Amino acid sequence: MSKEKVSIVWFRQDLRLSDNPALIAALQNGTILPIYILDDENADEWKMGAATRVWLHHSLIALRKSLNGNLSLFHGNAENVLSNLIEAYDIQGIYWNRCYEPWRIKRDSKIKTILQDANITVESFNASLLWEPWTVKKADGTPYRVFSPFYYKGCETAAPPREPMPKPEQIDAVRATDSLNLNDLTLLPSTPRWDEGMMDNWRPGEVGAEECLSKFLDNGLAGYKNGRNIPSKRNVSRLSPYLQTGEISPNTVWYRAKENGEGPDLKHFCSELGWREFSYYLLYHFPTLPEKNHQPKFDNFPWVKDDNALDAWQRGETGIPIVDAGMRELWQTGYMHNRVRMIVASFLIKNLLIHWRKGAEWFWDTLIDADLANNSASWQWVAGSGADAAPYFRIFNPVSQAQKFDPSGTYIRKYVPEIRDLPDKYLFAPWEAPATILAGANIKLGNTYPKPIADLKLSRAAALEAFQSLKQSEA
DNA sequence: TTTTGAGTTGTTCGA
DNA sequence: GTCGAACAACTCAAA
Repeated sequence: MSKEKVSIVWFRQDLRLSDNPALIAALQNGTILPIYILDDENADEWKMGAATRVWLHHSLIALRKSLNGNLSLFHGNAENVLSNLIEAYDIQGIYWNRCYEPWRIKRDSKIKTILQDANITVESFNASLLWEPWTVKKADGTPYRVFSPFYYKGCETAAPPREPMPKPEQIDAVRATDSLNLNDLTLLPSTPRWDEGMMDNWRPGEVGAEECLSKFLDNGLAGYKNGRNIPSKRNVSRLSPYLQTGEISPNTVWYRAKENGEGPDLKHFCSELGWREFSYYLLYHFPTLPEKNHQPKFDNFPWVKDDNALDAWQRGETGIPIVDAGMRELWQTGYMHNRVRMIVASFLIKNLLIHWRKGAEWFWDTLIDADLANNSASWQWVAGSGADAAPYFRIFNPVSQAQKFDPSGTYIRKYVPEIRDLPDKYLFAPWEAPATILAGANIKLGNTYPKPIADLKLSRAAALEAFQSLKQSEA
């Protein structure tokens, strides 16, 4: 019996049928064998986090459904999985869209070489970036280190992004007989089932991504520039988990936004997509970004090791309401509003003086939109160790940030209900409230709600001093 | 070639 | 109460 002729479409971070160049290329050969491989063997220390796995579980259900059940699942070393499939089928070609994490680039390059040496057609495509990192360079040929020239000169004025491709009208697909069942991938937690309820406000998958985009274009984009800073408003797109899994392409988002928006709101939103590009660009050109300080002088920074403080930060028990609200939103929903991400990160790094990697690792495990490029670049940006980084003296005051961006306390009261009866005047800094006010709101500081674990004024001064020491150690 | 000015997201202090 | 200055050092590109 002759082997069945198929082309493999290897889905990775492109879990969609629309605007999928690898899928379209494979379909030109006829029948396809769509596969997903959970490859924890090649992944380095940044193997997929727990919350992202939950999202992926639901994404794979959606993708499988859109392929009429014809999605084959595997767990293990991708190299071995592919070589087994090559044994079992008459392979017309293997097609995938590129990934950019260092370990995936390394793995994919190796696999590509092996396949080509075996005379198997293998093609890769760009499906998750508006501009390929290696195409954007300064005049002298070296990579940009500052966002504005990167985006406005290197990207925006250089070449328009590829326009989205349509969803294929017909897909002739088969499923491998040795495919695992979804539950075999054990992407969901066992006990406790902390994922239950987490997905209530999300609909993973391509259809959910489209819904999310439409909702944003209809309700969020107008007023985005200012509204995006207010965590109780819904001006942010909330597309990050969909972009991370590739359930929607940045190209689709880019062009749909251009069709539906205008002025400063549109410009600002597109530049946020530009920041995502910049993160990937940095990770590509500086692959140690997740581990090492982009600016080596930070290697001498006097970080503090304080597991109790780190633990309080993770649990949302720091006694600083806006910080606790953000950390609890993260824990409960797997998501945190961008403005609040900056506030909690600044607090960890600049008030507690805890290494940015501790924060990056926690976000990696708990965010449903965990993305190595965005996570690494953004944490280093807040720390000041990154490219185009925040000036060292830009230390957020979590009280004034909350007053400015959550003025009515809606967000804080939602996630820190034990202090919700405090009047606005004291909501942002309960430790300053008179005893009678605290009693009236049924709060016992240090009991029903923690006393602040850091003195904001003193810790700010300590941080400035620590940064000062960098300058001296340099000399 | 050298100079110059600007650079995602801030805060504090003193006039 | 408002406002400007100060808080590094470095990157980038236009002048």
